[in-house]
Amino acid sequence: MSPTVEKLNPEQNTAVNHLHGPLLIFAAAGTGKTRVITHRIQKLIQAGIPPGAIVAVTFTNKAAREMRDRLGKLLPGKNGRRQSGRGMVLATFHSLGNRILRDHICELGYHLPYSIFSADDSLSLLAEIYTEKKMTLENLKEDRIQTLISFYKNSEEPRETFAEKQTRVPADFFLEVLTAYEEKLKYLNAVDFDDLIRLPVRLLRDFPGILQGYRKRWSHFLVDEFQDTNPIQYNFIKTLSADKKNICVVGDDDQSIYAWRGADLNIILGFHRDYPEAQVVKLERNYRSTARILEAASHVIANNVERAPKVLKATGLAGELIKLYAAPDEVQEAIYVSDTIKTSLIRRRRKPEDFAILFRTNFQSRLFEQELRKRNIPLHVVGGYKFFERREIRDLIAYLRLLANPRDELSLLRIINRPVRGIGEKTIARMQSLREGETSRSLFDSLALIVSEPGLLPGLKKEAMAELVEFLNLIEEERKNFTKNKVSASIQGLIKRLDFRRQFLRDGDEESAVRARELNLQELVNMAAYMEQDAQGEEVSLFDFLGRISLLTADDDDAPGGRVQLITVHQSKGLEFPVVFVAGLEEGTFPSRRSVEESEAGLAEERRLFYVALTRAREDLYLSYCLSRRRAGALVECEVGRLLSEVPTHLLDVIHAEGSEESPPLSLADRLSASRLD
DNA sequence: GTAATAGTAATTTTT
DNA sequence: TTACTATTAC
Repeated sequence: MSPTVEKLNPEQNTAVNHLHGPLLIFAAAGTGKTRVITHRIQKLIQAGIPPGAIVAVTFTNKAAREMRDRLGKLLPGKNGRRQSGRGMVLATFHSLGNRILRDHICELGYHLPYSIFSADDSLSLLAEIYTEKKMTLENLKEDRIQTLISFYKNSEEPRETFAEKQTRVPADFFLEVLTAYEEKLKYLNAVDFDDLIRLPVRLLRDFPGILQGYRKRWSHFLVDEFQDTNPIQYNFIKTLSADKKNICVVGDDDQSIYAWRGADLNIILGFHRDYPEAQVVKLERNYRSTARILEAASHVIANNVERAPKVLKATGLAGELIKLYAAPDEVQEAIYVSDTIKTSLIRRRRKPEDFAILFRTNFQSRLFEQELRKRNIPLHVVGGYKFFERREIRDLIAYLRLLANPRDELSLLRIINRPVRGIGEKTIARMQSLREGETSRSLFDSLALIVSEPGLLPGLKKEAMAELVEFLNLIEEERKNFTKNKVSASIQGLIKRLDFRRQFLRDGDEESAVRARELNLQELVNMAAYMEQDAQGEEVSLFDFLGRISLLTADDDDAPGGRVQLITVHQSKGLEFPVVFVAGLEEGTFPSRRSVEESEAGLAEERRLFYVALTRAREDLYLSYCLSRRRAGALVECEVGRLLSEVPTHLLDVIHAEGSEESPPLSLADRLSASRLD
């Protein structure tokens, strides 16, 4: 990240050499955080701490992978491989939780291949609950309830207290849905993302033996991006480390941008209350950005009240002025950005990977994508097309999940008629009727029962019956297949057997689309093969594979080089680029309308988000906003975003819109100074 | 049971 | 503008 730094600076040194006891590192943007973390781990290992006793937690798989790579370089193993770091736990909170559940979930009444439900799955579950309970709720859509439930699960509050405290829905309504939701999950032998942390915390709390086991195994803990920790995650790591208190947390309160996911700034700001003896180190020397960029960022973030005092010290050159462009509309904005990149590629010998276009919301990426394409500039939309959300992938995974966990009814229903095999709504309803009163019987068991006792459902037509028999055979044969053979080979076989191609053509896909979908399916086989390769001889079960991929995010594969990155500000955290464009800086977009209307805290978080965006840039920074924008079809006038107007004008170089002489220059300056006065 | 069509609602951020 | 849903016709 900072190749210019050869030696550790004094603060970095202090942090690296503090090996035992609580340690809080405030690491401002671009101050060599990862370097400090990896060096510290190296020191721990050199001091004789077994790698297997070290647990490092990050927020994303990407961050975990980067750390692994950096450690690999720092700790060259004996036989060429990352030998000396071997055995170290390097995980996200969720995968760490999953690891614990894998070993002990039975204590909580689940059984072993359990399913991990994605946000989407949870949503379907809630939709089911709504229909079953005939809940009509004018403005209480499922996704609002989902957010609320997730928030509850990430808090430490008892359900009743939480229900009373929140004001979105009537307390009893919330509790009814929550109860039904939890019962359903349990019944399906499934956990959701939040459970991956909640359930381990419960295990550690209620089963002292289990806690002892982990305390024996793990002695040193490290949490990266600590400012984004939520109460339950904090509890998780605090409990694990409570005996020895070798807990090192690294974060930057100014970069806390996940409050909506339960992250609580007070955790990092109040760390000293829980650990009065903690050593605090502040890393403030920035090795990334030019002095002008840092001045802009510091000036903006200074408007926030609730923050630990700190200064960003520049170590580099003053740099260029920050360019500001007021676009007539969002199309012009995309054109301006793309043209600028094109020119810079030619005249300044930049490479595509030197550029990143940052925006607040995902849907903004489209136009940039379009305009870059027109100019033949290679691009990568980070997390854009979501691999695991593609229909064919979800279908295939549903098969895998059902094979692993027969109680996973959601998956069963998804694929029982996919590819189309003549098992329609009526047949399914009949199957379900068999279960009335029988709470313990799963839908899959009902299916097996129907097949073994043909007289059970008199209404069932012969054809439907035959289809059910065939479907059951398919599942049972495949299940055997998966126990006998490698996961990758079994998936390959399953794909072949299901004849997805026919289904795609039936759906009306073009030949090219069919090919693409087939390639996607193949990609899943590859993932399994990689995982098997990685395990080096150790067996990879279907359950392991599913666990791994459910915790993977869209862009977890290596970000392809040689392309302009299109990325949301949230996803850009931790990254840096020579040239950064921050687009859509009008009121309502960035800052987002919702956050601003919500509360003062909402605006403060948007400001931190803007701070994150600004500090991604190394050399050149371009800001832009639109004077009008198409929203839901209609053209709407826009105001300058209040965050943009917090950037000191003396750092700005205002770019004039081509062709329109009258609007931008003067009026823009007016707007800027006017909006700063309010 | 499936496919086509008309009508509708909608844009925060993600492990 | 698009993407998804519900209804209808086959």
